[in-house]
Amino acid sequence: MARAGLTRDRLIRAGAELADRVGFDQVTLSALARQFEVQVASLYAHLKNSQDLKTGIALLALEELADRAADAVAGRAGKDALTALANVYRDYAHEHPGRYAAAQVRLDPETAAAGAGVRHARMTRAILRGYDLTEPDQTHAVRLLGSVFHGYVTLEMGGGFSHSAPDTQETWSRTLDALDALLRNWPPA
Amino acid sequence: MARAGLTRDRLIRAGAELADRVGFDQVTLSALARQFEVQVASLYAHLKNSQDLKTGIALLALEELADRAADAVAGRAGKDALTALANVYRDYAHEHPGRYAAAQVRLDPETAAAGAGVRHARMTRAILRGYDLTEPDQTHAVRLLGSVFHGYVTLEMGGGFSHSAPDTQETWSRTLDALDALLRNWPPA
DNA sequence: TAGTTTTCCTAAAGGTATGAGGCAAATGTA
DNA sequence: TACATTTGCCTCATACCTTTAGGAAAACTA
Repeated sequence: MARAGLTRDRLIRAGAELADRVGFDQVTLSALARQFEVQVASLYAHLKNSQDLKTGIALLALEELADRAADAVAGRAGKDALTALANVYRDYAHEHPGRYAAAQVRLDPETAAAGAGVRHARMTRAILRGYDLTEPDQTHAVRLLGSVFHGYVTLEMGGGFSHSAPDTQETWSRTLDALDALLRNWPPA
Repeated sequence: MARAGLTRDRLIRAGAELADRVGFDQVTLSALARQFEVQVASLYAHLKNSQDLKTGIALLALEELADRAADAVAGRAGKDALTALANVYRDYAHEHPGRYAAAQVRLDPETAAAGAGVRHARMTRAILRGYDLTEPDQTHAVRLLGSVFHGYVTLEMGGGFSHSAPDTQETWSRTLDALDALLRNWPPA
């Protein structure tokens, strides 16, 4: 019997594509096994279990996102950088909804620390260099930006804005204007 | 055989409590049947299927949340109202993590329209009466507020802010200060 | 009290996850 | 090239969750 050439890496990538195609919660070892024309139990040689696959996809997504983000903010500053970073998240979520959903799974602290999560925080902080914020306001602002990016994308994709008089693209750019204005005029404690 | 007194309503409430206790994704018909000491198949007399239970919990959560929100904003205006509404979401999510997770499930349009979703949008809009915004900026602002509330709560509960130098309570109140300032100084298009 | 409806049951089939143990293909060694 | 070892995938077995179909007993209704 010819070998399918399974690899942890190939499985996780295939899982990510599957997630984008059918939704992250539909990603199952069975579906993956079907795709490779292999018995489900065979996957256990490469993956600890179903959870392992899911965190693998999550870490992959975080990595890809961080790579894109690093590209986007390089050589930009101020509102330019803010917009670029924000668009990275939004575009990625639209292009890869399954991966984006995966990136939201709760990871245990060590896994999270080992992953690309810290890179994200660092890049958001880098953007704030173009604005005049000192600690602890900088941290507050990092968290606010993270909340807006994540919250907006989630609601937009979940259909929360669907009954849409002004289209969401318009709201998105006005939101970025607003955030820029806010960061330039951060209220004192 | 004594009857268990099953009801669609009781089942959904029990499901909501179960969700808060063990997590929304662990809510299963089997677990619910065990709790009522009843065969799983018996539940199908009251629930269409597993999905039906989940959307039921989601609608319940949206309803409860809207009730609390309505209470909170009544008789308040401006930043006072903004803070009260924001705290409703955050507190509810902390008190009822399973229900809050349920409230995020994607509902098909008719179900969503029949539910309390519209009340939420209306209340957010009501808050903006205390600020000087006209359409379409008002809609943009509604969406921004929704994004921040939802995004912040999700990230906070998901441990995204865990490595916490300034504690999250501090960030939360500074975030509300910032939003208030932003709404008072909304940048022109 | 007889009939109807409602509520719960048993039985059965199908999908997913996971573990134990086995054969065969690929790779290393003489 | 022959043999040994490792590794990749398989079969078998178990267990849980979901869903459908049909039956019996309780509760309501007339």
